[in-house]
Amino acid sequence: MVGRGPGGIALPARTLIGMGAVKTKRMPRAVREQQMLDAAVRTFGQRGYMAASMDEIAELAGVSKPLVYLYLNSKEDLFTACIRREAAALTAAVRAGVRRELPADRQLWEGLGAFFAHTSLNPDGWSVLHLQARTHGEPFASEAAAMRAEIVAFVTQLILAAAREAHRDPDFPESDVVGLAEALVGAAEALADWANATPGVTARQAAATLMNFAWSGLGNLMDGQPWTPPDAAHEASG
Amino acid sequence: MVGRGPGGIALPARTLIGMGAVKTKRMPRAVREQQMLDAAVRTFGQRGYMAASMDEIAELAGVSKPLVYLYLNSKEDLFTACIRREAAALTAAVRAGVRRELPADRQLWEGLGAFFAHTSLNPDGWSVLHLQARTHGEPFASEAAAMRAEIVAFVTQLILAAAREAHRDPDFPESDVVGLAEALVGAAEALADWANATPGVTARQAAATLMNFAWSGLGNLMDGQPWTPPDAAHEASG
Amino acid sequence: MVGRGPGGIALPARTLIGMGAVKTKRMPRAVREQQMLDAAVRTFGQRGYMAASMDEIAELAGVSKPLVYLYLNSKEDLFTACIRREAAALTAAVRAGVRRELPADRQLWEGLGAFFAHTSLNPDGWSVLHLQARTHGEPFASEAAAMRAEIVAFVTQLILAAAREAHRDPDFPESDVVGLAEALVGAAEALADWANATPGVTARQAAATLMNFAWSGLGNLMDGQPWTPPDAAHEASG
Amino acid sequence: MVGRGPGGIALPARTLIGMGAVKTKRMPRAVREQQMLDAAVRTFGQRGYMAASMDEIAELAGVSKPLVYLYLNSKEDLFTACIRREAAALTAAVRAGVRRELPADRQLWEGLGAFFAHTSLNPDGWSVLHLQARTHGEPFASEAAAMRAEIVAFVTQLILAAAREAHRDPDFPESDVVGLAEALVGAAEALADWANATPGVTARQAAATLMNFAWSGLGNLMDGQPWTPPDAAHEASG
DNA sequence: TATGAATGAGCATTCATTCAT
DNA sequence: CATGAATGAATGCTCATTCAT
Repeated sequence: MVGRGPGGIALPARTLIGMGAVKTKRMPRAVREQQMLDAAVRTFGQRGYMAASMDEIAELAGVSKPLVYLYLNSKEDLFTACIRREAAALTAAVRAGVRRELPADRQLWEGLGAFFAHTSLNPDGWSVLHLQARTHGEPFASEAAAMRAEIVAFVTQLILAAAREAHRDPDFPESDVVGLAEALVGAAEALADWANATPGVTARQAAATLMNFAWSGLGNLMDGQPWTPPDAAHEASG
Repeated sequence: MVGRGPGGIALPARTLIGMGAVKTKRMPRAVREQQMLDAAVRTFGQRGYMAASMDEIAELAGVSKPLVYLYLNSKEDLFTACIRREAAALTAAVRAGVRRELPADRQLWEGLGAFFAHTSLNPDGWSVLHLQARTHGEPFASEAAAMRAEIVAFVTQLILAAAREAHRDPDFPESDVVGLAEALVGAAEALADWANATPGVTARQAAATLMNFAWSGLGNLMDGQPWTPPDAAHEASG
Repeated sequence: MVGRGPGGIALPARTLIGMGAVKTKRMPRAVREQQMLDAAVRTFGQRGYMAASMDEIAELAGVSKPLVYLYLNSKEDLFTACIRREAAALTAAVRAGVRRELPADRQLWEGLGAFFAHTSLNPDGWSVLHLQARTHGEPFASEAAAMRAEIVAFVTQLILAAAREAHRDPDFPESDVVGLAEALVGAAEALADWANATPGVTARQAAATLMNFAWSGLGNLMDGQPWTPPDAAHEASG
Repeated sequence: MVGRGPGGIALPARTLIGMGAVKTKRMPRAVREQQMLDAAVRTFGQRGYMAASMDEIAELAGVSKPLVYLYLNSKEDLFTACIRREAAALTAAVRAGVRRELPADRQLWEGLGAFFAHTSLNPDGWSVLHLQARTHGEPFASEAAAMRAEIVAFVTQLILAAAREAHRDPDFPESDVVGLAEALVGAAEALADWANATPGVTARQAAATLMNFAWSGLGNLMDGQPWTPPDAAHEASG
């Protein structure tokens, strides 16, 4: 047992999903580095940090191992670089998906949509961030925790904004709001895994499910008052 | 970087938290096996599956390495046994904490309390189930997924029961209910990590936060209608 | 270029002088350790510390590489163990050759004889001590320096004893005596290399040459008053 | 453990004592070669032949690695060139310090002074000649041996000259004289290391110690008849 | 003349696993 | 029941050396 897909799909021992870079010689350093990071994210994401070998990463990147070391320094540094790149990509995707001038619930809806879309299109990157980085100790865990903290902070602000928009000061302390944000983010992470592993569940559906859950609460759902996603057609025109 | 605590805390290279078994000779097989599993859970939980060495596990268990192989067969089998034992312990703890005759929301409240209490008292087991098993591919991921599926199913039933109690058929399909349960379980997992990592947050507080989030929803919270945990005094007497 | 004999004799790339241990299975640890040290001294002595590979040492010792690591820990530790063993062997040989009840010059004569005999019979050990340990930095150099300091101290005492025996306090400070001892030891080291590299020069001749040089001085030699080695026949009877 | 000073002083991993060449473009080949040899001697002397990397040498020389290969061909050739240059420098320094018209003991005195002065001013070169070249096999050992043989031959001639000056044919064969010369040179080498490692011992003191040892012999020293260094003032004027 | 880009080959080290007793 | 002795197979990393420009 060694190889594994993002959600735990067993792989034939030495085959990674996705095609390797075509062997092209003499590229400028910056280009080669990106190729290496691509290969590394795919390998770390599918095999796991420890099971991934520098040999395999180099081969997938279409370069020799010494070049990987020359540019990325060590397995640890390479993994850290992967985490940072994927974290930046994910937060950028979420940020790009959110229009800050909208009401809080709409911002959350858009952010969730962008989040589920991104994780579904980048399963290896998501595995690196959500599974590998958290599982293999320092300094990786902190790196991933930093990104997560950023997202939690964003969600915390959103909740507070929603309270303001409802013309109420929430009568619970801000530290409780952080707990709510943690719960929301955790639910989103779980739904991302669920949506990716369940055929027929789209990013949009996952986002809707979570908005219902978070905004209305199960109790209200029971009372027949689900939260309603805004109409996409209106959105595009407005 | 190698050693790691549950949440990624770096450890001095060869020291595990918790004391090793006292070296006693000639124990019945069942006892020896439990000692080995204790040692293995601690080691896998703190160092990670791959970084844990059979040498260290054997030493911590106070037996020789061949004996570990004699009883548990291989590293893979040993890890699988750990996952199964910890999964059984966790579900048993939750089950034991829930009185099935209560209304659904009360059952959820009790189950969450038991869950947070158990994870907080068994950080290594929780690390094995929540981090290690999911990160290191098949057959481990399926093993952990099975336990999780059980919990999700339980929560799903709880949600449906709540609907029945409210004398309503929810007007959304059951597959959506699974999504809600996934979200709730994911939120619980995240809050378990958060509570364990945040001094001053108790299992009870985490459970209350999540009940508010899940039952009332953020929208209702904003409207000043938080879900209220039942009074513990009444509970004991009633 | 890689292989080399004690004094720099080129070797066919993968052949060490001396036969390898016959492959015998299941030896007690202490025995295997000595075999490993034998192999290591031969390999380090002939190829040099850095050019020696753990693979070659293991093969020459007739064991697998992991066993070498299990017993000796690392290349550095293995080399240190070699230095210590050879240093102990050399000083023991010199001590065993000296009768402390004799006059100082006789003690020096005997010590030199033992020294030259030992280095000539243990060229690899001598190479380890005199060349390899001094050339490859800390902590090896200190290890070899400690042994050398012991010998220098012994010679220093001999010189002071000679002065006392001549009923004179030397009119130069003790620090000067250390310089003389350093010079004498350096001369002995050079003569050991010279005798080993020059066919027809025996340990006894080397010792005689050095006694003449050290005890009479070139000036006296010019005046026809060499120091005379004691008659070996007398020595044995007396 | 990798970096090391001449006598085995450990160095912080990538810092060589002495400043690197300023990066200037388009130098004539001869100049560039000398810069490279300077860098190489420093690196080989401080890190050792094997631990020295061509990368570090090139960087210290302020040129690219291919240029080093273009000019010096290979690591082996580069090291050989270093040995030759340093050997030539050392013998030249000794020759320049000796006035051949003086009596033999005065020539020896002057030669030793020049030798100790040179080694003390060129610790890296001395390390290359005395430690590195002898320790790393052929063809380096022969290269260093050739220089040493030259010096031994010079000292041999000096001893024979002293005999002639004393109007005596020494009644021992010339091969014995070579042994005496070997001893003297070995003593000088040891004293060079000792003087460089011992604060407060000057080249002049080392030379005096060795002249006493060699010319008078310990026996005569005991009898209170040391060899006396000529008065420095006279020397300068005469 | 000079260099950025690239690699084949090797090395120290570790680990899961198995005999022989 | 229990273990001391032993290893095949990898893996991270480095280095001397060479193209292509």
